[in-house]
Amino acid sequence: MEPVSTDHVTALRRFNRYFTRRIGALDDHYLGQDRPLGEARLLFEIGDGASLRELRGRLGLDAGYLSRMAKTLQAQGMVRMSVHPDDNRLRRVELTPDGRTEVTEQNRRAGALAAGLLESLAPAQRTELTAALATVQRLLRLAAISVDLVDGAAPDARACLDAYAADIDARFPEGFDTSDLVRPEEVSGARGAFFVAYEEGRPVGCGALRRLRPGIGEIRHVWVHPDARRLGLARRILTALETEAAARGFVALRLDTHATLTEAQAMYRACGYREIDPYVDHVYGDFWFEKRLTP
Amino acid sequence: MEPVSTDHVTALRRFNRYFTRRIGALDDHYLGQDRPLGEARLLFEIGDGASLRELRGRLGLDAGYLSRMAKTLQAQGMVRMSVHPDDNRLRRVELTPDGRTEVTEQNRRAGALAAGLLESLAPAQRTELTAALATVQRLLRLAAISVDLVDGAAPDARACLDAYAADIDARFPEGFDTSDLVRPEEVSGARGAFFVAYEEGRPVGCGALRRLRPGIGEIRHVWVHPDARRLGLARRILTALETEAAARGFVALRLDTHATLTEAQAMYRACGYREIDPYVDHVYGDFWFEKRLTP
DNA sequence: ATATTTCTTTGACCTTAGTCAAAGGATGCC
DNA sequence: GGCATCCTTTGACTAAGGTCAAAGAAATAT
Repeated sequence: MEPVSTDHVTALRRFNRYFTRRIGALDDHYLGQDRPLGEARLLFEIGDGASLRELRGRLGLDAGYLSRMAKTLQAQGMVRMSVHPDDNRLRRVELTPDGRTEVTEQNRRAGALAAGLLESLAPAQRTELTAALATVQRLLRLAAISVDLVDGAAPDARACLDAYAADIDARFPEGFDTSDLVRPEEVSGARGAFFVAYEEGRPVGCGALRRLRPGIGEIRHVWVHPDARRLGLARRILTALETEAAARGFVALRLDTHATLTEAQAMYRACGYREIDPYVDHVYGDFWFEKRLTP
Repeated sequence: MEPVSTDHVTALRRFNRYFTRRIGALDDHYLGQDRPLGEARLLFEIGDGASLRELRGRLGLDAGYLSRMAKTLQAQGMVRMSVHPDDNRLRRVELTPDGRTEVTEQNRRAGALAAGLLESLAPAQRTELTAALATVQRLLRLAAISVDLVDGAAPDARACLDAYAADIDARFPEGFDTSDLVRPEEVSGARGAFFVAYEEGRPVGCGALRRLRPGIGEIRHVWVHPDARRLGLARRILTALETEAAARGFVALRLDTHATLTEAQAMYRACGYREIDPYVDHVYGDFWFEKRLTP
């Protein structure tokens, strides 16, 4: 990991300072008209109805505090509360028409504030701003994702593999048979490795490393959740796998990809993988790659 | 003014939402260790000493509230308070060595948080992020600046002209004589126009329009404060002047620039001005431009 | 010199935001 | 069926953040 230059740190801090001071008001504060911030946020978060439990998780509030706020909003006629149909312990909260009106109004104000801000920019500058915002957001998201080594049998690992299987089953014309997935023991402990990428606690990607033969590792099942694509996460997973492989003494890594996964092929090429002859008979392999590792 | 597309508004709001939730903590929250946010901010804002009055303005706090917070910090040995040398009504607040230590520590933590965030990005991505942050900040600053028509004799107008004169006096090899400045009455009311650009209430640029002869206006003294350069503000001032000129029925605008102001020449060319022969004898004029206005 | 304004301090008061623990009903697990 | 767990409600409490008005001292305007 390269040390972070102070210039970058300063730039980020300066931006943060400026942004929170100038724009931080945009969504939150005083858009909730005569309403305390907490209540305004709660109202907004309810959306098309939610259970108190969900809201507690999403907003990170104390149960008692939330219960009281919900009661206040109910007394004001903004929300309706009912017992959750599936579980009588849970309370379901929904917006009343009045509540919906207020949320809409809140949104309208936030939108008007944003529009007012953009108004004095020329059209080309607005486009430039939007593009730069997207870049910042993409990179901040990527920075917030951690790629962790987990046991191949861990629930998160299996959940990622299931999602991976479902994903490519839909993309491969011939479908995908889950028996082709790595077995947990192949990618655990001394035999292999499994990485899961987490964004705010949720698994959003994975990648597996297993031993193909002495000195040669194989990369399998590099997958990124649809919500986390186009961030550059696959590359990070790949880097984690390569670092792990090098640490384990592998001198080369191989992998195969399916003909339909053209982006994947491009990424592997860009990351230094070169096409080779098939190294094993594999149902879904159309392209075969290898990269020599420099320790 | 073109209407603002909802895409741009949505992008800005989404970014704002994400940013405040993920990064908003960076400078403020829980960096003030065991200290309430308000106190931490106050401590930070004191810097190399300030009067309570300044702090009140900068932080937007109630006088009573601020007074009490300052007293608390004083009791904790973080600040020292004294009567302001120039005005016995004012209180001057300074950091004690302990206070300075805490601010430094606060800074260190914020820096560490920012560095931790950047750490998982590849060096090229850090550079990309920094560039995108600069773009966002530049455009947001530009968007926050208003360009207002003011009287040519207004104090802000004169202040800008003084700054302009001092600025180019330092840049022109032959210096600059203030008698060359427009007189207030030339750029006021029906005879001409004067625009001042304001950023957060402070004048940061100006531009003047006067009548050269029937149907022909002259642009003079387009100036941008050093702190507000490279934002694209000069163009905005120019646009404001052109719009005003068109509204006043001018069919063409002329101006001259000094040989040393190469950026200005480039800007005028890019904005549709074409070089012409000198239209009047003018000491500091090396290049002469004209633009036909389309009403 | 007098009146007005400015700046700070103090007392009284309020809302918001949040914590903690006890209790009661509902569910899941064995 | 019994026990542990989960979810919500309620009461009691606290700190933070802030408002308002009165009052006194100092400066400025007239």
